[in-house]
Amino acid sequence: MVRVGLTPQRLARAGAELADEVGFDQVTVSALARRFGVKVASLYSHVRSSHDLKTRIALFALEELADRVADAVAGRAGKDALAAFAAAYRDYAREHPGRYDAARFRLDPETAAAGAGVRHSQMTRAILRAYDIGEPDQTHAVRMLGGVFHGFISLERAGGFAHTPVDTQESWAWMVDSLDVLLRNRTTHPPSDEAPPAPGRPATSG
Amino acid sequence: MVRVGLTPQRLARAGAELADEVGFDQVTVSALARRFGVKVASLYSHVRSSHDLKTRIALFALEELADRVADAVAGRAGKDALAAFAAAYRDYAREHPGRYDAARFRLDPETAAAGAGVRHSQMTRAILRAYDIGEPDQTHAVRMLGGVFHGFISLERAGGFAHTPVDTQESWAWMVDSLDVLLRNRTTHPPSDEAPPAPGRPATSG
DNA sequence: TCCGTCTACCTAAAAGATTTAGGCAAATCG
DNA sequence: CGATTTGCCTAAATCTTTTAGGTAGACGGA
Repeated sequence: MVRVGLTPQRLARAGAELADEVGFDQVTVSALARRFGVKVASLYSHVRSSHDLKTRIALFALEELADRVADAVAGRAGKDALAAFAAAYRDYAREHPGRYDAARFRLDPETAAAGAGVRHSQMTRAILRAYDIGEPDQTHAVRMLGGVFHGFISLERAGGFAHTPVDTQESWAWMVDSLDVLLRNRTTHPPSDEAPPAPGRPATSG
Repeated sequence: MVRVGLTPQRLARAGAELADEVGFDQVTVSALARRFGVKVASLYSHVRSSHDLKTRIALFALEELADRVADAVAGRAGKDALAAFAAAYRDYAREHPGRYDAARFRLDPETAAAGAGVRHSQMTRAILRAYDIGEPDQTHAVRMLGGVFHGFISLERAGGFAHTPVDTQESWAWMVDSLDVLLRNRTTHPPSDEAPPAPGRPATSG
């Protein structure tokens, strides 16, 4: 009876690796026990349930992703930061598809609030600092950026773009460009020498 | 032995209702059999597997959603159509959360291609017609719109916006406004009397 | 109306996942 | 070195998935 040294943290990390290999929805307590060479019941000393295990994997992935994004945007600002921010998300999804799915696991609100979700929105706000967007527009922009990157990646991975010959990377770059322009046009105090608001800017917000 | 009259179609529809009630990931062949008052094995005469059942529910939801969107945008153009298009997606997700999740079920490429996914991208292209955007920008825009609406809805439902007091509906309206401006600035042949391209438009695409 | 065929639903059963209860041995700490 | 804690165990109940094969009701043809 050799002790393997299971902990909730190790289970979450191993679960993340398993998710990358076989898909997040194929991650089960049984499969994880097999991977550690222990009996299924042993894992229930460390996680409360299958749902608890998935939650831990999700939190692990969110944390890891936040670290990556933080690294990517460090020392950058403006469009440069926006592009690095976007690339960090997309690269993570490509390198770790299972973990990315895990990061999208539906968490109950208080669990989500306690996790790295807050870091993600703070980093998004940091990106927006260069664009000088006041509230409540800043919050709107945070939500849009979160949505647009996640949504694009999600649809891309679901094969939703496969039927058209246009390169996905080009679409991504086009989108980042467009968002940069959009955000510059939402600036609360536009600089006089560059990027004044577009004439078409609606008057509904701000 | 009363015959209930099971068909793959009825199972898909009932599965969709079940998904709305208990969540798409709680939809199982067993649960659906209970709902019909028949034995589990009976359902396997109509669907090949649990995965097959979920695929059918997904296709059903995609079709229904496409119908709704088509209805919503009929007779509209420009920003009016864009807003109606966006609202149709969001309303569907609010009214039928389980079906909306089903519509995001990962389908293998050929199944997706045979389903209503094509209608969705065609309708998106129809929205863009008013903005007069040429290829490949049109494809980029289709992908961005698909991504942004899906992503926003997905994050909203995951509770990702709950920690900020700003009204989600306002953010949604702000986003639709912004996208309208963005698309007008991407016009290939700008009209002379309104909405010229923003000065900040990058030269990378087109 | 009776018969043959089809098929919708059945019973039975195997295999795997989830979860709980209780036990033994290894690690740890005085 | 002994007591306690803890990590992994066996055992067992419940549930889901899936297959194999059976029965009875529906339906068309004579």
